[in-house]
Amino acid sequence: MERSARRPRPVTATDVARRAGVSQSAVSRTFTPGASVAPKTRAAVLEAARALGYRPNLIARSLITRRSRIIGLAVGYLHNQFYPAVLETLSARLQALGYQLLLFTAPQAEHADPLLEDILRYQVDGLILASTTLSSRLAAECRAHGIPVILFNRTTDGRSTVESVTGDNRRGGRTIADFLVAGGHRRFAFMAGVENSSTSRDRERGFREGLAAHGFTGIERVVGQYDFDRAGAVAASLFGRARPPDALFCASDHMAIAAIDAARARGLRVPDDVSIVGFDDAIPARWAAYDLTTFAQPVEAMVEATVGLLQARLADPSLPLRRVVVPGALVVRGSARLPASGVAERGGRRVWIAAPDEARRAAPPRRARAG
Amino acid sequence: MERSARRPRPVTATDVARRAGVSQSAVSRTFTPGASVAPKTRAAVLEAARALGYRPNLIARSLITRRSRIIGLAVGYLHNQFYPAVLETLSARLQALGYQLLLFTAPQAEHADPLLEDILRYQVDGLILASTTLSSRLAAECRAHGIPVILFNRTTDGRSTVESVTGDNRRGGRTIADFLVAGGHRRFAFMAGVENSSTSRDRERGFREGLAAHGFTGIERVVGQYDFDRAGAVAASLFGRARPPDALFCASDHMAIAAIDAARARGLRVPDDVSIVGFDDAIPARWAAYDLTTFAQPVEAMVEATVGLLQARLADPSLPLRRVVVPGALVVRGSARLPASGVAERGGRRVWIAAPDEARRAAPPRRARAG
DNA sequence: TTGAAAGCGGTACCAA
DNA sequence: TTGGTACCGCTTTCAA
Repeated sequence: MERSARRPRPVTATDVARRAGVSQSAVSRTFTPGASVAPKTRAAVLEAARALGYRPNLIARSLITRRSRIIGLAVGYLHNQFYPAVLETLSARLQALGYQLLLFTAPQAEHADPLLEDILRYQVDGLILASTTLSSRLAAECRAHGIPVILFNRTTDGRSTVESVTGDNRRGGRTIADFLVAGGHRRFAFMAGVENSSTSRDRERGFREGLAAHGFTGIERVVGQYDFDRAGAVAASLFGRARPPDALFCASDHMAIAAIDAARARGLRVPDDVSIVGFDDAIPARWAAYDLTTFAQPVEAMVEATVGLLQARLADPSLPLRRVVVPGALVVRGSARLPASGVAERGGRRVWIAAPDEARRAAPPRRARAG
Repeated sequence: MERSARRPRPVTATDVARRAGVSQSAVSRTFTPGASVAPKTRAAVLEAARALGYRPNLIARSLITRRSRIIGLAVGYLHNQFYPAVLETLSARLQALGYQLLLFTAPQAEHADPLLEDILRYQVDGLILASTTLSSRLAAECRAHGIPVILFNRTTDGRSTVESVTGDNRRGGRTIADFLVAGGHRRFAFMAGVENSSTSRDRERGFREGLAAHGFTGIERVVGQYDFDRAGAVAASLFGRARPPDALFCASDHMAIAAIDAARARGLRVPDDVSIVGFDDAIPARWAAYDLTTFAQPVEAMVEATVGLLQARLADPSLPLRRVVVPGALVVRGSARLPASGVAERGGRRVWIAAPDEARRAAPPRRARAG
C-alpha cells in the first residue's frame, strides 16, 4: 500500500536494438564515443533511439565503468555570500567536463564524516569539501579507494592525505596589518570565525605577525563564528568598551558587514572613527552602503585550481598531494582609512601595494613556510 | 596495502558474504531495512562488513530498484541572495528523507532543456527547477516517465504538466501598491526582472492592479533583469529623469539594493525622497544599511511545500497537478515611507496589514482572472 | 564491423 | 530464515 505506483519502464538499449534490427551491443557502441560502428548501423540506431526517446542510463553505465562522473560537494555554510559564486562557477566548470555535483550540506564546525559515508555510497569519483573537513580516518579511506578529496577554503594541519585550495590567508592577514598600520591605526581588534577553522586561524596568524612586525601586540579578539548575528553582537561589545579599537579586521566579509552595522548603530562613523576590513571580497562587499575594504579571494582562480587538482588526480591517483594557495589582493574601498601611499589601480579596482622593502625590513624572511 | 596506483576494487557484498560465511543474499538482506535475517546472521554480516569497510553500492541498488534517490536540482541564478537559504533548507530536508540533490546550473532566461537531458540520464527520481523552466515537450516526457517536475519560484502559463511552488506574487504586488498609496506616494515605478519570468510578471501584475484600484496608471517601468549592475543602471536612469518616481517597487531584493545604492549616489534620501520596496526578504534585506521593506517569501514554507509535492507525487504519480502559492507578508522596514496606520507587529517583525474592506472597495471585482 | 555472452554489484523471488 | 538464481541496463571481451 505504501508501495509506490509503478513507473513506466524506461526505454532501454535493447528496445532500440530491436527496433533498429541490430544487436544491443551495436546500440551501446553507437553511444560510445570511440567505438567502431558502420555509418549505416549507426544511422539506424540513432533513428530508432530518436523515435523511442532513448536516453542511455548513466547509472547502469557507471556500474560497469566504475566511474559515476559525479563529484560530491559538501558545503559547510552557504550564508557566507562568498559561496553562491563558488557554487555557480564550480558547477559550470565541472559540467563542462562532463561531471555533475552531488550536493550535501554539512556541519561546518565538526567533521562531515557521517554525511560523507552517505556520499561514498553513491560511488562519487571525487569529493570537494567547502568550509568543512573530514576525519583523517575517512580521508585515508578515500585515499585507499582512490577517491580524490579536495578541501576548498580550508586546509588541514600538518601532513595529511587530502589536498586543499585556499586563498592566501596568512599573507592576507599580514597585508591587512601593514595596511592598517600604514593608515595610522593604533588599537587593533580581530574577529575570528569558528575556532577550529584553518582559514580563520591563518588569517589571524598573518594579522598578528604583521602587527608584531610593527611592534603591536595585545590585540583585542572576539569570535563571530562566521555568524551574522553573533558577529554583530560581539562587535557591539567591542565598540562599547572604554577604549574601543580604531581598526577591526574580521575573518569574513559577512562578519565585517555585521560589524559595520554594529558600529554605526553605536554612532561610530566608518571609517572616520573605526576602520573595518573584511576577507573574501564577497559580492556584497562592493555594495555602496558597505563599500568594504577586503582581501579578495579570487573565486575563479580557486575553482580553477580545485578542478585542476581533481582532474590531475582522477587521471593519476598516485600523484603527490598538493596544497594550492591562490594569491589574492587587498581591495581598497571605503570602510578603512587610507594610508598616504601604496594604493594603486590594478585591473579595474584599487588595491594596496605594500612597499616591498619596507615590508621586508619589517618582517625578516623566515623559513620557507611552515606547513 | 602496498601501493594503490590503480583504483582498487571496492569491497562488495560478495566479499562480505565470503568472510561472514553466508550467502551474498544474506548480506543484502542485512542492509535492507525490512528484511528477515536471523540476529546471528545479521551480526556476523555486520562484523564482516565493518572489518572490510563495506559500503553498499547505491548505484547498483538503484539499477534494480529503479529508484536512484537522487533529485535533480536546476538553479537559474544563485546571485539572488534568496537562494543560499533555499539550497540549504532544501538539501537538509531532502537529506533527512534519504534523498540527495544533483545540482545543475541552468540558464534562467531560456529553457533548461539541454541540461535536463543530462540530468535525466542520471535517472533522477524527481526534478526541481528553481527560477528556470523547461519546454512543455520535456515536461510531458518527464510526466510520461513518471518523474515529478516541480518549479520553484516560477510557474507556467495556463494548464501544464508541471507543478509549482511560488510565493504569492500577485497579492504581494497588490499589497505593495496598497502600502505605497497609503504612504502618500504619487509617482510609481516598477523594476522588472527578466521578461519571461512568471514571477516578475505576476508581481508586476499585482502591483498594477493594486495601483489601478486606487486610480493610478501610467507607471514608469524599467527592466533590471535580476542583475545587480543592470538594476543599478536602470535605477539611475529612472532617478535622473525630470520627474523621478517617489516610489519604486523592484521585483527582487537584490535589485532593490542596487536601486538604493543608485538613489543615494544621486543624492536622494531613502525613504525621504524616494521609497524603495523589494521582494523576497532575502538575507541582506535586514542589513541595517539597506533595511529593506519587502514582501517576504517564506523559504521554509516554500521548501516544505516543494518537498511535500515531491513526496506525494513520488508515492502516486497519478495525482492531479497542483500549484502551490505560499502566502507571504509585507515586512515593513525603513526603505519606504510609512503609512499612518496598518503597520503591526507579527511574529517578531513589523508587517503591513491592509484594511480588508477598504481594499475590497477600492478594487471592484473584475472578471475572474485575466488569462 | 558485428552479435553473443559474461559480467558490474546489487535486489527479489523462489524453493528448501 | 536461508541460499540459489534470474535479472536491472549497460560495457566489454571475443569469435565470427
